[in-house]
Amino acid sequence: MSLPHAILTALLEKPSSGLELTRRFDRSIGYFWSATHQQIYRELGRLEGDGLIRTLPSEKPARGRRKEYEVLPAGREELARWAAEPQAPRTVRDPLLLRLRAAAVVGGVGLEDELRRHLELHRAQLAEYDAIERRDFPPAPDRPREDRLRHIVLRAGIELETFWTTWLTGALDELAGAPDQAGTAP
Amino acid sequence: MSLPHAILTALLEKPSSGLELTRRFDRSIGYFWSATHQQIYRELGRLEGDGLIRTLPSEKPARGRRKEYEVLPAGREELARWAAEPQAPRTVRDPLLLRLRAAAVVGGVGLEDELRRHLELHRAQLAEYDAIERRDFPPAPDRPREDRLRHIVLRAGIELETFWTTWLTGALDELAGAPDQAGTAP
DNA sequence: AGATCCATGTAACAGGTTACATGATTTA
DNA sequence: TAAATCATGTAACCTGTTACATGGATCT
Repeated sequence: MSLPHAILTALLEKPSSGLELTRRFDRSIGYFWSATHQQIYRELGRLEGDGLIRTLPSEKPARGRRKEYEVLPAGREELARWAAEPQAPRTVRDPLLLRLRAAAVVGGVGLEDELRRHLELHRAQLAEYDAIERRDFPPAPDRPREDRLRHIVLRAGIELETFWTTWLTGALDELAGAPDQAGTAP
Repeated sequence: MSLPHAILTALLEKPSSGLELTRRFDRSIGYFWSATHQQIYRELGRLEGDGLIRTLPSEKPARGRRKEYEVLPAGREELARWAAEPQAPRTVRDPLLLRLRAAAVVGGVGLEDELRRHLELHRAQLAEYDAIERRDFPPAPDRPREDRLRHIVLRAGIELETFWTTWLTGALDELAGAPDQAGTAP
């Protein structure tokens, strides 16, 4: 149950229309919680129905007409409640790891190419995060707590991408010495 | 679409009943692809219907009776096809990161305790992985490719848990110098 | 008037979660 | 024989994905 809270966070940072939210979920927020416009519109409807957000009264609402939302006090309270609530860490569920394990059983042809492709993608993402860090968080003493929190989240992204690049590099090295023999399993 | 392939991999490693699979999804395979018994039984039914697996002919199948499954040639082919197929890297979707970002907006009370709790959980998981590595992959030259692949997957688990522990430690350090001021945002 | 965006939706489906139901086997 | 445990399932619901539909504004 995180999408509604992701939307509340985004709307508190800045009141927005559905399409603007969708764009923001392709960038900053989307770096750790992605969502499509269909999900977002569905959830905006629910949040409004639950009295956690409302549309800014501007023009008459109609199908093709822009609607801007803002968070109501009840929405802010719900977000604070959720953020403080104890939750279990997310269990890992990664198809790439599963595919490596499958390759150990059925023999992986073309697997190394796929690992190289992922390595390039993760390198590119890491470069993007590094640029954001240089731009938004230059070295400075005594930052306000909000900025520290945002920086900590960005650091998670940077360190995660660093993990992937070093791990993939190591995996390719390790496999370089072992020729593929497809279908050796019983 | 990974659960069926996780099950095919597990069944190729060792033919099993639904409950045995469930137990294995709480350990080894579950470390990177978790699933409940309800999901597993539903998927076993589909895989059998699609002719990718079959029940070992032993006793008459009935409601409370154990059924053991094995993979058919078509299932092995499907798994090999899927494992070789190019796929996009999994996008990050982590509630903890979202909660930190929310805390930057609504002020996080009790957040540090939650970070400490997660740190302990990740430390414990890391210790477990380290023990498995010592037991199953002691230093040795020239391992077969299958073993290398399995070791690479375990390394991913180890390095991921290492990332979480170092990142959480750093986050707690960083926050130690910034007192909480709930509700400072507009 | 038609093409092209901008913007908000609908519908159908697949996958994951939670709660509950039921039969078979072992053990106190 | 009752309880506990092993084992397989059903049902309802929620989230996420994919494909498609529709209205409004702008530009040529």
